Amino acid sequence: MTEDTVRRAPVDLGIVDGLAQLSFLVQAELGRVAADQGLSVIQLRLLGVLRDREPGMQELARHLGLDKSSMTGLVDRAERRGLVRRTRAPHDGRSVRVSLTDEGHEAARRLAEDAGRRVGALAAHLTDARRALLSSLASELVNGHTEL
Amino acid sequence: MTEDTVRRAPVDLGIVDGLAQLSFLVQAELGRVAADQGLSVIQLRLLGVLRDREPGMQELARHLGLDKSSMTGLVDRAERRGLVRRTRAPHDGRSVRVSLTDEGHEAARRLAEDAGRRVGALAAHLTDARRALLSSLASELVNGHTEL
DNA sequence: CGGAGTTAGTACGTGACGCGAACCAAATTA
DNA sequence: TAATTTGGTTCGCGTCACGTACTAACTCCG
Repeated sequence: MTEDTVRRAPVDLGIVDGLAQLSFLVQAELGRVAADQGLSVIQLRLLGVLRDREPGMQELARHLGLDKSSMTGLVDRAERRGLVRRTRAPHDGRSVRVSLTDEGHEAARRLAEDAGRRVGALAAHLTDARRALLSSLASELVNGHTEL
Repeated sequence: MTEDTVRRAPVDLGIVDGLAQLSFLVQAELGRVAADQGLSVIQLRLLGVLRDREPGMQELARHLGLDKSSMTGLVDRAERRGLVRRTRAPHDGRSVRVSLTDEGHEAARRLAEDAGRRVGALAAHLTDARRALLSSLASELVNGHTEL
């Protein structure tokens, strides 16, 4: 057995595997956070998006990278759980605005809190400086690829 | 309109949102890589794991964070596509060893190549130094939480 | 005005995915 | 040998995502 005797030097996975593995790690943690409230990751994400927005189905689908027909189902299920509500848009009889119910806001708050705790824990053993660096690098990537 | 006039200062999302958003970004890219070969992210991950291992179902399930019953289905589908094979383990008549077929190896190679290209592109606009830093930070998190 | 096209959303069928519970057979322990 | 544990599968269910087809509302243009 080598586990005890070899103090393994931290292996650099490279940028691709590093990002991929990290994403699995984070997604797993988000999955646990969501599961604690009986939700899925995509529902968690939906609630997160809706915290500060009240988009139409189309816009929501674009934001989440889903087909519009997938959105119908996603919102259906969230609505069935009382987290989300459909309202008719004022000046367009076709479109719908999706917003959080009170219960939805409450769930979103809990999720954000738990995610803060649990995802934060992933980075807990980093020094403050390195954590800040990671945060800045992650933001740089996200900002560079989310909104262009 | 503010988009043209305001050269938005890069917003730091904080460690939690930064990691979460980044994970969504990477997962989306991996989803595209897999979809190009008619596969899902979890199948991609399965092939990735099997590149250098030949584990049993249980071990595989643990590694992927799935229930063993979910593994049966996952391997079933991969097997049906000719990517994977079940072999009986030599000294234990219950257990099974899962390994890549030739076709599976070929698929895994293509996936790795594409992932390299497309996930790499996410970090393409970083300076070499910052990319190396990100790689090292990601590896540090992964190494700290994958194998303890 | 009125039809042709476009846009927003839904309905439906299909397949992948993941879980828990029940189950089986081989292996281990008592 | 009997009881238990271990490795896997089966089954039923709900979620998720997609593509296709469809309806209703809006826009354009003649």
